[in-house]
Amino acid sequence: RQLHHNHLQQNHSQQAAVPTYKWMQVKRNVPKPASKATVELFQQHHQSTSLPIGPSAMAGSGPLGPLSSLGPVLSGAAALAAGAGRTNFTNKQLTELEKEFHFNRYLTRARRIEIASALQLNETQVKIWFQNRRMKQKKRAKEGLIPPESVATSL
Amino acid sequence: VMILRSRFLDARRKRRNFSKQASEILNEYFYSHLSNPYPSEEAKEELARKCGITVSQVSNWFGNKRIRYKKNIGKAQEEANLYAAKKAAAGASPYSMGPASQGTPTP
DNA sequence: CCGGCCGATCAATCATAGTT
DNA sequence: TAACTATGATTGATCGGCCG
Repeated sequence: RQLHHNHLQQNHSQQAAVPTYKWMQVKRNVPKPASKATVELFQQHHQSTSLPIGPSAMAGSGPLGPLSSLGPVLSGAAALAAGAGRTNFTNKQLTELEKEFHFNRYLTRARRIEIASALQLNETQVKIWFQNRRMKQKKRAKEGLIPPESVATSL
Repeated sequence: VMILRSRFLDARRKRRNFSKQASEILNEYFYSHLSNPYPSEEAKEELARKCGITVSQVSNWFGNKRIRYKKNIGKAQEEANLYAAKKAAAGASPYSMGPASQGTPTP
């Protein structure tokens, strides 16, 4: 990989009309489509069917509660390190993440670790998920006109 | 991952292609700024207004356009480029100017 | 100096609309 | 009507900048 700062700086193509600017050559690191075999193996190995994740312990009073399965802090990390480009989150994972997000839009380091372990994901993946989720909400708020995401939903 | 993905992960259903006119405006901007097809937030807002779509849609359009343009290079792109270039040159092109565009990357 | 967040973007993919 | 292609949207992850 290499650095890249866009703006005009093209190639020398005799073709009069298609210069090939820098932005056209930007390549990101998204190696493999993910080695599913590996992922699946990891998955089923620790697929503790029921996620013992309690929506955290209410506003940080009773920090960490149920979380049990703690070992694999890197099943996802392993997959990612192995060159897994885009991880395919399972609905279970998405559901739990969504649940947690509804609870807290931001994660504490501790909570992040809990979630990551419980869902067999990377701490980074969880972090990024929340980041993207926040951006998504913001975007929907701007357009869809559904800004605050009424937490209580007292309709 | 197989059959379970259409619960809340798909709001993209029922999309509508943009009007011919909107596509024309977007393409004109894109090709007249081929050196740097990254419209500013303000430009996106204006394009959105002219095209009758949202800013997000404008962003999506440029995102897709850039990626798909790269996926070819030397295909219909050349043709499309010429088409747009000629059109822009022909006149009535409010996007003739730009921050750092101009098809004259003189080194 | 380091890690998290933001804003924008990338890149792959999904699902549908439009063509053939 | 089926097969194929064009295209808008979604999303996990990256890039560069900013901040504590």
